[in-house]
Amino acid sequence: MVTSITSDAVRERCAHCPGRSHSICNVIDDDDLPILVAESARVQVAKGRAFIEEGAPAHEFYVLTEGRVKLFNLLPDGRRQIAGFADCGDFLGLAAVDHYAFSAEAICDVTLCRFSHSGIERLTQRFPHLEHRLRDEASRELTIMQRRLVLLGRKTARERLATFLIEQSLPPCCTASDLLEKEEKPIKIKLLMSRTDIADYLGMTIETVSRTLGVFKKEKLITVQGVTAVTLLAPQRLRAIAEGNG
Amino acid sequence: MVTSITSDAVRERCAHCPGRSHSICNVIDDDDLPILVAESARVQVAKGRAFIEEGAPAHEFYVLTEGRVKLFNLLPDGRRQIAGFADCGDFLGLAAVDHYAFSAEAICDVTLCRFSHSGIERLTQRFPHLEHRLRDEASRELTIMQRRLVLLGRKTARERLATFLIEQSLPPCCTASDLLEKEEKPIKIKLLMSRTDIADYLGMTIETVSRTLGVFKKEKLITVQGVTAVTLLAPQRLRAIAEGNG
DNA sequence: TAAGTTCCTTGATCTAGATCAAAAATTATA
DNA sequence: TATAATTTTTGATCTAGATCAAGGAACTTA
Repeated sequence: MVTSITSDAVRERCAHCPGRSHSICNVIDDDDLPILVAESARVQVAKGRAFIEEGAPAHEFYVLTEGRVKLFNLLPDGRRQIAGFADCGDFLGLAAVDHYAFSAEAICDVTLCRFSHSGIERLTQRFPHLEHRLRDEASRELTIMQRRLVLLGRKTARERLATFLIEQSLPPCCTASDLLEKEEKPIKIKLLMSRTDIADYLGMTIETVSRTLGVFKKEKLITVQGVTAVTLLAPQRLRAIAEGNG
Repeated sequence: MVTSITSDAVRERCAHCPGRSHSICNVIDDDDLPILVAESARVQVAKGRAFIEEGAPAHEFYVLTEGRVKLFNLLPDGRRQIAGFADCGDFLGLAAVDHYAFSAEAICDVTLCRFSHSGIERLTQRFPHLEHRLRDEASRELTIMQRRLVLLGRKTARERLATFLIEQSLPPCCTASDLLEKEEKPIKIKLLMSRTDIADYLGMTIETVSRTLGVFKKEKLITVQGVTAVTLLAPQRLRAIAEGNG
């Protein structure tokens, strides 16, 4: 019985999907999930593998359901700019007209739901508010981009790294300084990417990243355990630096 | 007779609108324009006036119908990053979640069509493909943003300015290197913004902009008549520099 | 557990582009 | 048309961050 197979797929695919709640799928009722699943394919990508290639014809969208991905652009001589890191639930592929404007590579083993453009077309026909949700997603991304331009165009290394640390300390979806706590209680974060990735994200070199972290340590703004574990000792102070009041 | 008043408004507002053909309005049939007009208000903004304020609650969208606008962000100490220059037909306001992520200021006297979010809501309800058109607009903007990140994060002053000149030499809508002509015939362009604006757009200082133009002159890559008129003597060569093959 | 990789940090030096300063060109005003 | 204000160019100097070059840590793999 086809229906039961489909709902099995849904149970498997969506029921425990950690992205479900804040991905675009959150505008689809549970009852309608089979329709969504029918238009999507689960894809696994191994750590280090690219699955979107800048300049390639854009025929697909992706919802990241497990793992982490970096989005980037390359110059012919290898200079790299990382546009962002995608987390669980993030939607990939909007930055494309006919061709992808970026490449995407798995930072760790990754699971995705792949939707063809035509599939999404059918879905938006059926669920008009999905189209609105996609626009919303794009607006959210544009907002983030806007802040990144300021960071790359006008901020100092110190300000960039402070921005990055604060950004990493915020819960995934709340991109802005929504939850601005006044108190200076330490925040523990885990840096889930290499120094090279951080440097390419912030438009600087690994040496400057390392040195600036060193400065923050000396100023008792942070503490570093090993390489990836960082404790923000004075988040408000860091936030001030990030905004340019250093 | 109400209908006739409305169609008068349309005749006046849309019939000769230079933005009509490539703005979002191009998905609305001429016959339906009165509905569009009913949801919009014509706004005039004087040169130098800001009409969108970063951080202000976002309740409106704008279609630029006449003139030129700069979109920017400020840091508290006055450092400025210009995200882009909007031309006739451009749609403004997508980079906002609840609050605008940018400020917008008229470079010259400007005319806009203002739509409230709720008005657009009603229009997308009535014309579902308008919603798709808005997403498309957002995708286009995201594509541009992606390239800007590379420029600001990884390109040299020389590369930035070459990119800018090439960009300015392309017709308004064709953002990419769509029309890549192989021949090296000179292209005349007019820079419609001040050196300060160019600098803030490219993430550099006016002095570096000026000096780099000087270098290009010496290298016979360009010729400058007065301050605003520039002739690209070797567009292909400039394009190569822009891409990082300088 | 050791040896090889790879990644990160730290130090020394260099340089692209910023800053500071002033002259030249352009635009505005009277 | 002269003069003042503004904008742009050019020059001299400085510096934030890049580059070059070793050491150390931290993972791999055998």
